[in-house]
Amino acid sequence: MPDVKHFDPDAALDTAMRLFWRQGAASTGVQDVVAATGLSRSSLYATFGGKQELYRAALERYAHGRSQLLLGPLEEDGRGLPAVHAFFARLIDTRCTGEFARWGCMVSNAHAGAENADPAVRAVLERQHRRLRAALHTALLAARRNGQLADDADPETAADVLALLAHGVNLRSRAGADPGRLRATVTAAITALTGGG
Amino acid sequence: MPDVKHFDPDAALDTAMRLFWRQGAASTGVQDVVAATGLSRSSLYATFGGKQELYRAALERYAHGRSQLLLGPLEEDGRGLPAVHAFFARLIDTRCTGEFARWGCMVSNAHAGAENADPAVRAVLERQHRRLRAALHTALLAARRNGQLADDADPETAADVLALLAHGVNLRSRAGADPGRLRATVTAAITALTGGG
DNA sequence: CACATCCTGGAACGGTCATTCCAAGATAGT
DNA sequence: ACTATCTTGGAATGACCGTTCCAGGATGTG
Repeated sequence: MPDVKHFDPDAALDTAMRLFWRQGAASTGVQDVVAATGLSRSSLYATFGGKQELYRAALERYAHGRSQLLLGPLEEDGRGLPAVHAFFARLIDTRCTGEFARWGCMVSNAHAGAENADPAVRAVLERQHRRLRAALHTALLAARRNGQLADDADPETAADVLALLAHGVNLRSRAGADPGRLRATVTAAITALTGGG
Repeated sequence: MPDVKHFDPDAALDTAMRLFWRQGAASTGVQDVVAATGLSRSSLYATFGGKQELYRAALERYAHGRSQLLLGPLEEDGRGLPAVHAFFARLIDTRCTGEFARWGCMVSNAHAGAENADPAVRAVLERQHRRLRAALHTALLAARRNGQLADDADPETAADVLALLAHGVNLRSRAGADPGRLRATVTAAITALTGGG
């Protein structure tokens, strides 16, 4: 069976993901992907199907790749409150500096765009939001066990608040918000929600 | 001077605004605007210029129209904390029920899309964010004067947090978030930030 | 009614969109 | 080396993109 591809599908999908992430699905043409990946239209369509399926695959890759880089440590970090602080520190750092500065979050971006007309895309958005919320919730429960929470603090709604706050950070970072101010803002939010002084 | 237009420019711009609001600039074609407004390409271009200028005008109309409906009352309401609660109640109600349910906020949407590549658009986004933040800040200062704030509450960062939270609400409402849960979430956030029990 | 002026409808423009197709090239098994 | 099978580059597709243009209709003025 001679069916060895002349290119790396993973690398190509990663390149496409970055285009969709930065520009959105509607503003990214198949032509852009072809030019950026270097492979031909034939190979692209044969490997990934159409544009919509390519976007879905790119979004999945983001969820399991880039998103994992932020959520994974939060899910595994059992320290409680410090884990939450560390997560937001990483988040803001990622959103505001380095290669992906001003790109925001591909999931948050998909929320705001016409991409979410696709039910499959919406399912990913829901899954990722639930995952973020659950990770924060777990960390807050650990914080409670560790005695890092005030008695009147509610891990349920606090997780909801922080999850919404993350979306806000993602959005504002695309407009070039000051990372220092974002840090101060989320720190104040966490402190207030956990009853810290 | 026979120069009376055969249509109402305000109504046409409002129709275009709704298309851009719901679908985003990239996914809305001039053809869509022509079909929705009923006027011809000639009149559209003669009145508004090109598509980009039309989008800018629509965004401005949103800022001074729809956005004003939410921010205006907040800016004029001197009650302090109740004004903040009322603002978020109106916000969530607007985002989740009625004609504009699941449309999110045109300003938040523009943050996440390719629209903000236009410096003029970015300027509007900054202006609107500053306005929201300032209105919340003013309300929190009034709350302080009215003795509705705990001593350790900080109106500066609290305003920042709530402004980011509003973006989060706008985003999640597009995915069909449960308004009741959003209300509980923002209520918890306001309570925590203002030191209420 | 004649005129000048503006607005309107609709055709037409080149360019780009996503997608398909096919001949030519590369590969693995024999 | 031959063949079967798959991938590849690139042309070609029809549809739609934003934009321009122009003939003709409507309007207010003399």
